[in-house]
Amino acid sequence: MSEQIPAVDDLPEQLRVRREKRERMLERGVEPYPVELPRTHTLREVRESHVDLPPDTKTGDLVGVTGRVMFLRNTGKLCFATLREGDGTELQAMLSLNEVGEQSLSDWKATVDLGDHVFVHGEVITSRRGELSVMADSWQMAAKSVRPLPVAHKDLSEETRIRQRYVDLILRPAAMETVRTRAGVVRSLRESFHQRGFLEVETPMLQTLHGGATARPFVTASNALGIDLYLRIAPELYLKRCVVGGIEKVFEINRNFRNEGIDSSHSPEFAMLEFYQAYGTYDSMAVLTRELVQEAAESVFGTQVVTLADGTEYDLSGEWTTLSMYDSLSEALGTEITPQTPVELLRKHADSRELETDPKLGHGKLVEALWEHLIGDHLYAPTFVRDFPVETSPLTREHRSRPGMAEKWDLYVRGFELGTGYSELVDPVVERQRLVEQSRLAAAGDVEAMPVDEDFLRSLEYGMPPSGGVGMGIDRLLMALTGLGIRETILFPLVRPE
RNA sequence: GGGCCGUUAGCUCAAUUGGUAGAGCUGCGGACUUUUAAUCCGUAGGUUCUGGGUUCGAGCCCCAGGCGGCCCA
Repeated sequence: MSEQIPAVDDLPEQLRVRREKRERMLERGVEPYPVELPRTHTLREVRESHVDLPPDTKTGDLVGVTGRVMFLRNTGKLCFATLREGDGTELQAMLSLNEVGEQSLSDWKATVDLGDHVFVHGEVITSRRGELSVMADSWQMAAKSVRPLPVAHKDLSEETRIRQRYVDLILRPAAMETVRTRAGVVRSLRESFHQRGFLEVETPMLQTLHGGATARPFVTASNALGIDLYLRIAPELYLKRCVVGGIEKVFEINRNFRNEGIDSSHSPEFAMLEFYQAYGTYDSMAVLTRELVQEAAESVFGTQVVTLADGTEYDLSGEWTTLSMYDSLSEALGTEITPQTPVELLRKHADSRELETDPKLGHGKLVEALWEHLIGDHLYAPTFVRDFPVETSPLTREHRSRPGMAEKWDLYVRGFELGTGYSELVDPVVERQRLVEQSRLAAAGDVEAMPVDEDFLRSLEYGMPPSGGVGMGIDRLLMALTGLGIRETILFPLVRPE
């Protein structure tokens, strides 16, 4: 009947055998991939409606259930299979010679492999050992698997888990749990915003200028317009246009793209939350940020003391610590550091602490490097680090009382940067000066510096109310709440092609 | 970008000093009507990541490359 394609002969035995089983089903007129099955209950529904039955019970309840075969225990005249459905619920199916007859039982043994989706119709019973089961009166293939599942008793290699996440999800309940946790966190964020009267918007991912952050963009091109386009590195400049337009409480949860290194805490595409509030300041935004994180933890785990992947507990409750960057750096160095401290002196401090620095670094980047080395890397409890050098914060308002500092904070959680908040710079004249300075850096070869966005400046010229703004990485929020690496929190992280 | 480690059966991993490439699970054949990673008997399965080199002989040594991981910048 059906000709096998020649390549089948070259397949490893286990793949070949399963393909042949599929072929044999077709030859017998049995559909290996039926379009519809008479399912009456999910496995979960069967479990929930039959709790605490004693062993060897017959309920008289007839059900049709489906599931992926996770374990098979075939004896001569009685077969057991553990079925699992997507939410992780398992239910045992039993096939007895007495109930299904010789042909059906031998078909089962000859065609069903681990990993197949099957449909089983029969009575809900418990086995002699008390296992809740469906005693089949008939069964049917729901979808034949022609590729063997990796063994369930050994961990998959990390690479295979990431490259073939679908297999990871099938085999490892924790992988599925991470997906659920992430969905719960994002949902909680949206609910927190909606409760506070924020509007969710979607701003361009394809931009004619990249701005809103210092990062190297991905470049693409529009055939229709005949121009280069950038995948956005941040939504910031568009969200500020929203505030100018009168959307006074606005947020966006969407993807950013940065053409930079890939490691355990950086992914080239990552989900970002940004939110802006007219008449907010970096103080009020810090409170809101803390509440968002705490509400997410509460919503997903029912507690603000979360349990991380390594089993340790992490306390997100209550008020969080606040540090001043310059003050804490001064304390760590034992001498006062201010925005006026000369670059040469900062470099001396770096040298004396065995911190290698690029000789091209200016005051702002040196202060940040020193601070990260001496303090940031050791922060564990949730901490707002405030008042950054103004020169490295081109979109931030200068501090109202401490010249040379910006009203900006970084939120550190478990030693990494979770988010950043600002009292936004809304003076169009100062903003123009800052962007011109940035574009000068860009022209001088700084691939991370921003170009001048004239339309953005024009919007500011119409008048943007005093505002607070925050950016927070969703992937990093997941890392903070779960203790997982970034490649576990992203379902399909970018990997080099096989 | 640099250094180190890894890459072997469908999966997870062994392989002594350079001397016939193995195990468990999985698969296949058989037994078994209450199993729970079922058990028992039998059996199959390999481009040792790729290409070159040294050697009588290479999974192992050398060179180049791919992919992955860790550390450093």
